[in-house]
Amino acid sequence: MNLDETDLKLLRLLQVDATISNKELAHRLHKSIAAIHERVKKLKAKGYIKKVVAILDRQKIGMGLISFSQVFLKAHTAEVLNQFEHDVAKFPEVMECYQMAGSYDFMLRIATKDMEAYHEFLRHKLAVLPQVNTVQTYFVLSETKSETLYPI
Amino acid sequence: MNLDETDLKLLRLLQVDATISNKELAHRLHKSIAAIHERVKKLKAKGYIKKVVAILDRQKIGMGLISFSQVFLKAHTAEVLNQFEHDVAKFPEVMECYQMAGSYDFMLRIATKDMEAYHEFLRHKLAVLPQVNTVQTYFVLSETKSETLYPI
DNA sequence: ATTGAAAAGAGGTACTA
DNA sequence: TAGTACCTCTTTTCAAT
Repeated sequence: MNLDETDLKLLRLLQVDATISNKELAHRLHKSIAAIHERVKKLKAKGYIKKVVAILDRQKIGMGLISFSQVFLKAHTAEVLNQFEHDVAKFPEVMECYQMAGSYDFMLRIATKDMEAYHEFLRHKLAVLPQVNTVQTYFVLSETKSETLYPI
Repeated sequence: MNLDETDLKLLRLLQVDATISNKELAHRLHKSIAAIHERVKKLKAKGYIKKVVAILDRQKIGMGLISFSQVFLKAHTAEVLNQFEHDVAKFPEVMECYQMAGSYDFMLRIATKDMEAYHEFLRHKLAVLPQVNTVQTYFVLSETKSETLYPI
C-alpha cells in the first residue's frame, strides 16, 4: 500500500486528535465523507493506525516519577535476551523497552507514583530478574515535551 | 476532584482503546449510558484525559530509527534552560524531552526515518543550538515495548 | 450523580457512476 | 476510486430523582 498525500494528511490529523469526525476531515481535505471513511478504514485494516487511545495527564493521575534505566545483562545469548524482553514487558511500570546499540543492553522508561514505588519496583521486580547484571537509573526532574505524534 | 473506582476503571479502559462506545462502557461498569457519558465528559473537562489520539505503526510509516540523546548544556542559568527547552520542543523529531537529575542535563527521544535523517537533524538542528555543549546519542536496535498506558 | 427517553449527529452499507 | 442515499448506532441533551 502506498500512502498518498491525502493519507498522510489524515494520519497527521488523527495523530493529534482522533475524535475529529469524518465530516470534519472531509471538509478539511476537500473530499467526500465516503472517501474519508474508506481511507481511514483501510489505514486501520492495514495496520498503519494501530489503535486509538486516551492520553492522560501524568501528574493529575498521580504518576509523579519517570525514570530511565539502562540495563546490562549477564549474557547475550538469544535465550537470555528473549527471556528478559518477555519478563520485562509484563511489568506495567515499564512503559517503553528498547534493545540498544552501544555500551548497554536495554533502555527502559519507567513510570511510578513516587520514589518509594520506584524503589519497590527495582528491588522486587527488575533487579530480581536472573538475566540482569546491573541497572543504572536516571530520574526525570521535569517533562518538557511528551508526544505520541510521529513527524511524518 | 476525587477519582473513584469507576473513574479509574474508565481511565484504564480508555487508555487501551478510546473507541469503546459509551454503551459498551456502561455495560461493563454496570452503569447507565448517560452516567458514563457524564463521567467521561468531566474527565476530559478537568484535564485527566488530555487528548484522544491515533497511534501509528512506526515501521509502516517509515520512522525506522529511534535514538536517545543525552544533552549537556554550556550553562545552567534559568535563561539557558528555558531557551533550550523552548527551542528543542519545536523540533518534530524530538518526541520526548526531559530535564534530568544526575550527570547530564536533558534526555531526548528522537524519531527519524533513518540514520541519514538523524545525522541531518543533529548537524543542522540540535548541535546548532547555542546552549548545547555536547550530545551523546544511543541508537535503538529493536523496540520490545512501547506503551502510552500509565499503570493506574 | 444517575436515570430513561428523545433529538441530533455520526458511522456504516449498498448502489451508482 | 469517489459520490449519493439510506439505515443504524451512538452521542448528546434534558427533565426529574
